[in-house]
Amino acid sequence: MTEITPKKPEILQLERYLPYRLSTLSNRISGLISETYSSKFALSITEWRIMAVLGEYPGVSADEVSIKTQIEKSILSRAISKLLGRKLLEREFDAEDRRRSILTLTATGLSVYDEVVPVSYAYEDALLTCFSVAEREQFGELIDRLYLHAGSSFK
Amino acid sequence: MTEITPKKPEILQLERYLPYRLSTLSNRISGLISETYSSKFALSITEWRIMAVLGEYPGVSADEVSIKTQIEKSILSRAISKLLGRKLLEREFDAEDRRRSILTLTATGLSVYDEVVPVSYAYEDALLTCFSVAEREQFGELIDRLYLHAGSSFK
DNA sequence: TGAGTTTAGTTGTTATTGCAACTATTATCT
DNA sequence: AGATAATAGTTGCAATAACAACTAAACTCA
Repeated sequence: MTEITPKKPEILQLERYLPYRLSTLSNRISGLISETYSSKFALSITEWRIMAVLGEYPGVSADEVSIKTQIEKSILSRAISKLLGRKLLEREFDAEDRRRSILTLTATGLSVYDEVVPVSYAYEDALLTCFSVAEREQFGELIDRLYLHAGSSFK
Repeated sequence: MTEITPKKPEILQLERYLPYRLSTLSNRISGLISETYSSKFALSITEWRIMAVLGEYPGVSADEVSIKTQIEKSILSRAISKLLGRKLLEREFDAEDRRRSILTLTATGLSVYDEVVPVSYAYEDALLTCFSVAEREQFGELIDRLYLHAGSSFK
């Protein structure tokens, strides 16, 4: 056996490949809920995420929303003006730093928010019925760890 | 205590919300590897997925690729013609059913494939170093179960 | 056989994305 | 203070995606 063994080219099994599985899972899950957001509340996922951040952190700037949601700033800018136009959001600019916007939900925005939140949680609960309590916790932990790992050691 | 207690509106914590966390995780993971595909091999994720399917199942039709990859058929059609143009793919049509395409990687396509596969696996391995062997298995299981659950009971 | 249906794939149109360039404002440094 | 850099947000544009309409081929079933 003195011959050189040529490296046998590998085959990739897409359906077993983790990044692919995560992507299709996420698409399926986002796709289902986004239909509800869109048909019941006329909101895109992006728009809802912005409102969600403002529900939790009223008064933050567009930039802070961008950091919290990972939404690219040009997309964010256009989404915000749409929401302003629909009077779901209000905007002032900081007197101390006039570049900085201060975003809040309007009364209308807040009432939409209060309707969407229970729907979102109900959806999450329905999803998680396929896990035990311990599995839910484990899954969440693994997601967080992988997220941090992918963020830190790779870029 | 005979008063009616009005339901206190809930707040949604986006950063703890499972669909959101899955989406940002998936975006981060796909984003990193897609840079490599694009800079090293001039392939988009979509294009690579098509090639991956053809590496595993040579001779399938566009429709079967669409089913396996979840890529919408118009996107697939345009991606395939691009790959045909680059001579990474070859196409015949089934003599029995002339609607049906028969797709295969060309020699060039196969050599690109053989280069990409190890890179993909290396990336997956690097991601998974943050898990123990048992955790990897568990994570995969949970993903699959959630994927099936989200598919079956919701649409 | 032949009208109606289904299937595979393509093309047109519109909306959304992502990047880069741009404006306005504030911060830094000599 | 004044030049330079950095930051927040907007806008332009090219690439991509999503959805529907369309063509061509094959099936169905009376």
